[in-house]
Amino acid sequence: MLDKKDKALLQLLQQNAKQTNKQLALQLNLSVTAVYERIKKLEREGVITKYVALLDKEKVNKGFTVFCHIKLVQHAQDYLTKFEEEVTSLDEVLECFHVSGDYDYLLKVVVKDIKQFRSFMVNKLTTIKHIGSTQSSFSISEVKNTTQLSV
Amino acid sequence: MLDKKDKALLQLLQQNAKQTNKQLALQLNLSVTAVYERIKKLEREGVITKYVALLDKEKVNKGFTVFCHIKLVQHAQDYLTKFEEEVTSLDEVLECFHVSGDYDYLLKVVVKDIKQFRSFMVNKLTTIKHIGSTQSSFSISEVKNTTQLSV
DNA sequence: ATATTATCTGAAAAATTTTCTGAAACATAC
DNA sequence: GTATGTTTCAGAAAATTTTTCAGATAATAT
Repeated sequence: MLDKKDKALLQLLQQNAKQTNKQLALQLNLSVTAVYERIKKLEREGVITKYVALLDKEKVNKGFTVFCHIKLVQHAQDYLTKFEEEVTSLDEVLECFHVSGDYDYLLKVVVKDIKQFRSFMVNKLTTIKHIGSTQSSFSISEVKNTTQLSV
Repeated sequence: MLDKKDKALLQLLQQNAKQTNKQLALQLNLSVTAVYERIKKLEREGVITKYVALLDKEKVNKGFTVFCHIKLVQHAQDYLTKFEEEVTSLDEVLECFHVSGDYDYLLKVVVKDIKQFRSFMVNKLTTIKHIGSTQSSFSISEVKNTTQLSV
């Protein structure tokens, strides 16, 4: 399904999606058209889902990252869905995973500073129904943060 | 520093970096050249750090996400740096944050399945020196996962 | 008011993407 | 072994996009 060239191509596109097909062709020992067709195929099959620009957090005033562990009061189906809907609509929340363990959800929240985080907690997060308890840990430093899956 | 048009442009590029300047120009009520120059400026200033292709985790056999909370045995400077270096080199680790709270680090680990996770733990993670304890929670479902910062 | 700077538009040039044609490589069936 | 179909490839041509350029407009400061 994915051969060596596809995998190499995916690595390159995950690192820099702005490379021209010519540059890619050169690195992969293929013609421009071959690269073009492989990319189209990977897009068609849904292996590549989208192309995005990544921004510098600090430069757009989102330099403060917080991880929120959340427990719901109950685990009825509609409690979960309602919570998930509301949390998804918050654009300070970049990630939300339903997880195993002591807590039900793990959220990655990105704001400007601790002041904005407080405001986020008070005015947005804790106004969501059914939240039992939350435990937040602040990011002291970002050691690694990549979108690159090793294929 | 960033005006309304810049912010709108950044939103669009974070959603889809493959749009042509013509398409962007239309949405922003600008000329193609104006869009072109704004993008170049945002790149030059480092607001836009890179362009990447995002992949479907399942389709590349990375459908299993685990969050690992890690405590070090000590917090000497060189313990931290050594740990951070080693963790950064592991390509199953997409993210690593030094965090406040009970644990020192929070890792996002992505592998194929629980079997591969076990192998990652045994052969890679726990072979790193100075690790005190770890606590892992598995992702049951991915509720939200975006790279888009709201500017 | 004038110079300065930044940002804009529209046209032309350069480069890239996309389409098209046909060849090579490969597997399968007869 | 040969025919057949499929996939992948390369190279040329067409279509589109990016990039450069010249000059206009708007905003700011002296």
